[in-house]
Amino acid sequence: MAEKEISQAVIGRLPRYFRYLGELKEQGIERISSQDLSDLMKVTASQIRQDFNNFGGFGQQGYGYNVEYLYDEIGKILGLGREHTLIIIGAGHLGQALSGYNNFFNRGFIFKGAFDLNPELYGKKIRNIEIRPIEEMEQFVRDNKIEIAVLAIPKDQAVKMAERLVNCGIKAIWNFAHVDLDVPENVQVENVHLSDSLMKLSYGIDRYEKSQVKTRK
Amino acid sequence: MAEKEISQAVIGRLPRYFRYLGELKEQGIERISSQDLSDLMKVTASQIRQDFNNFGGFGQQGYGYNVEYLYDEIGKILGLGREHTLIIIGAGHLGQALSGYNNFFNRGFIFKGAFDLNPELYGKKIRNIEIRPIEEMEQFVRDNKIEIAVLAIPKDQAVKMAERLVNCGIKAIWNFAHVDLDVPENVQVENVHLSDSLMKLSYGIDRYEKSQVKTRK
DNA sequence: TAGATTGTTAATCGATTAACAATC
DNA sequence: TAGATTGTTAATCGATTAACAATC
Repeated sequence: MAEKEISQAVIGRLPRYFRYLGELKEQGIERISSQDLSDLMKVTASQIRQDFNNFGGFGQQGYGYNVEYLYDEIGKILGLGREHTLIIIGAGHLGQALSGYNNFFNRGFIFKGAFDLNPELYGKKIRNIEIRPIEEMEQFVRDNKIEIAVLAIPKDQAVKMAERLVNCGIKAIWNFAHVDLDVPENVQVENVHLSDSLMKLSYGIDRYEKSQVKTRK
Repeated sequence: MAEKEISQAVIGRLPRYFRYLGELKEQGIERISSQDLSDLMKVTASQIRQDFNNFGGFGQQGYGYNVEYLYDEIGKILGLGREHTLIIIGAGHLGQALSGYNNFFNRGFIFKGAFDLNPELYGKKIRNIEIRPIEEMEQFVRDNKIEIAVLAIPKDQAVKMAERLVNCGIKAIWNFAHVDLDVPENVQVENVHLSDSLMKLSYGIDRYEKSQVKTRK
């Protein structure tokens, strides 16, 4: 059975659908048509229907989509149907900020451990989890069947750390270091390159200003 | 003169080019061909040449591209040719983590002020900048000609805060709150929806596992 | 049943890749 | 000059949008 590969474009839109559906659900709205969702989200109704139909028919002709059902289904597609264990590597401000993101940890991402290279932090706690020396990381990952490592350390250490994580069997790395990690295909990586995003912002500022200058002429 | 609009796809790739060129420059490499850069970055040489040629001819036939020149030019395109003033709204861990990102502040993003809603934080300092009450924000933005606001507050306050920022003349919002902001087109917004990124990661884990189960049969 | 709205096929649009003439 | 490599045009591929038959 040739499993149709879902494009990155589609997958990238799923979390946003999920967010809007969650809000509709909270507002007690039971059903929604692709047209109404289109108005709300500012994407075409056609795209919405195409996207959902990658995963099977979630709607009903003449009725639309049941909000709660669709929400749950997209959640399952996104892997939110079960718990994921997680450790944080790097207990600085960023690591601490991430560990505190209730959004995540209400959604089945279970914060199990924190590691740092700085001995001064050992024994301190973030979110009631003790910060451990990085030397204990491998054993911890294996003992606790950790799936995800949040990599919140400087880039010069990140490549080596990613290698260690891969070697002890991590399944996924959420990478905040500003390097591209080279990992085998059985390990998932999501990069959050914050400075890339800031550069796009400054590009936007400049481009807008230039367009204004031109218009004023 | 019909200014050709550069596609988001191209702009999205510029920061990555910029990063690789910066590294090449640090290594003292003077020139590089699109083919060599292609091997390094795992994108096609054709795409590299097309991307650069959106902005004019940066290369030379038979020679390739001068690393330092190309680096500088892409930097200018990204708006890094001048300084950008910036304030942080929300002095929690995330705000503090961002304020400490040397990467940014070496690149012309000048951290001018920090604001919070929690009175307990007033007067405390992050990165040698005093945390101020949010009521002073509008005046501060005007007085200091602030361009960018980093929005690191919970989503239920973010929409209202974005409105206030727009009203006092901010040029850009770097949004870490988990909502889509609706702002006029003269204000730039870059969203960093961290949980979207985490969901894509869990999607990847699940999809990989399912593919393995199938293969094993 | 009639109206609404999906699921899906076909048409369009845009982005990526390939090819090669221009030129350093 | 010959070789290398860009800049750019043309071909291909994939993603988005439009249209409409199926069906609730």
